[in-house]
Amino acid sequence: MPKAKISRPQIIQASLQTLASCQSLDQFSMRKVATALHIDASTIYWYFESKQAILQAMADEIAAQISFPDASLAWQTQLTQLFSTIFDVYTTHSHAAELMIATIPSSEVRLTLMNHIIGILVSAGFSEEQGSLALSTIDFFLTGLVMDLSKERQFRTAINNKQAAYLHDQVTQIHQITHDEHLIHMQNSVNNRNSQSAKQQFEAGLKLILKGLLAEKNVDLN
Amino acid sequence: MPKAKISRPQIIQASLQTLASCQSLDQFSMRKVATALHIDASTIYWYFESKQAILQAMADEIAAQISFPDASLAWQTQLTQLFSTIFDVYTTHSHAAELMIATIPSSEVRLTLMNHIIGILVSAGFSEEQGSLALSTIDFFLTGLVMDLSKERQFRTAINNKQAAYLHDQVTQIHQITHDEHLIHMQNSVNNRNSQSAKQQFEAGLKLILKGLLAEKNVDLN
DNA sequence: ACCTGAACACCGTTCAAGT
DNA sequence: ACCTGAACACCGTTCAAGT
Repeated sequence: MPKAKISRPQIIQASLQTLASCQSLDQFSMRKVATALHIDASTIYWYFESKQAILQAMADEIAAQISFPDASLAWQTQLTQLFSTIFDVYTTHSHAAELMIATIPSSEVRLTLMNHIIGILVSAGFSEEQGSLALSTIDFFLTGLVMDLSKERQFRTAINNKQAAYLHDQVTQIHQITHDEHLIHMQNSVNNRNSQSAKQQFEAGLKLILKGLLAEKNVDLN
Repeated sequence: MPKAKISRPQIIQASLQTLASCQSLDQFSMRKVATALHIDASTIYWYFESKQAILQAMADEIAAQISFPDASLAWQTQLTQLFSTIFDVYTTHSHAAELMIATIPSSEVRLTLMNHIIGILVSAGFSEEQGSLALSTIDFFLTGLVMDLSKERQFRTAINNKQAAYLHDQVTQIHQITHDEHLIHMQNSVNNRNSQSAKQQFEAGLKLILKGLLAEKNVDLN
């Protein structure tokens, strides 16, 4: 074989597929991507300076799929719609949340997205401070929730895998302890978690934060 | 040398010290802990079944340092005090937030802590659902914020380390792009970030969520 | 009961050498 | 300009063997 005609976008694409077939972000490796592309691992280093650079590119690729809502809508509606899209994008690509956390929002796509979200709030009359605070609050809440989801998925497939078996044990321990120690609120929390879909949970949390914002706004008007 | 007289607590202690001297959680390794204890890496496996088990134990050790506030105080005061303590504990141990995220809250310490927080809210008249939602919202917000902090610390020490140098470049890129693309809200966000201490930022975010809770409560009373 | 050494199956990254 | 092979310095984990 003479040349493998590799390109940056091709590597990113293969990386996303490879990640999807991994059980967690730290199982993702350069060597696996290289194998998928039928090239040597060292070849990747001609296109990307490091593994971190690939992670950044993957995160950007995912972030690029997030579309902005109609700017003429009410700010609450805009935020609800936008974060609903982000939730869907994050849950479509497995480990997307881990990727976002492992990575710095230094690209135009991600910075523009963040800028847009703060912009919605500033246009609605909030201060820049309130806007960026609300953004990070919602974003971290969403990221944390989606990460927990993917951890749950991980131990549900705890059949042959040893690491997953350990996680599975930890979860049964949660039930054990909450029961033995009569941690009734935790028991309710687990039950509540199972009765509600993840998206419903996210929407409820988002609503809570939006209510807090609204309360701040009303105070300002006085 | 005959015996090295090792114990579980000793390993946990050495692990926390080793982690503190690492620039990130994934630089933390069994072999480094073993070297610190002057034992072979394989010895650790007599006391802990896996690296994950050590991470869990480390997280529990840190979580155990969190003390509960006086239960007779108002719920807002209790939450503010408690999360202030958590913030301090998280920032005292470097990479504590990463540890909490990489780990499952399956121990008695952590479950009791979570149960207590929901309990504060339920005692204040909130539903179990609202309580557990508020807990995860605040917790994820706090964790995300502290993690960003430690990433910043990481690239500030970007002298000889190559990985840190890359992160440093990413940050200058943030300034570059926000300037070139006229992302004014992001510019303000960065400035705001620098003018406020991390703890002030957290307190502002917590206040926002508490306001949202209060608004929900008032609606319920109608 | 406790600890080691060697080994296995992996990593990210570099770099001289090839085409 | 693009790609490889071998090497370096690491990983987590296992397990026969030692005391």
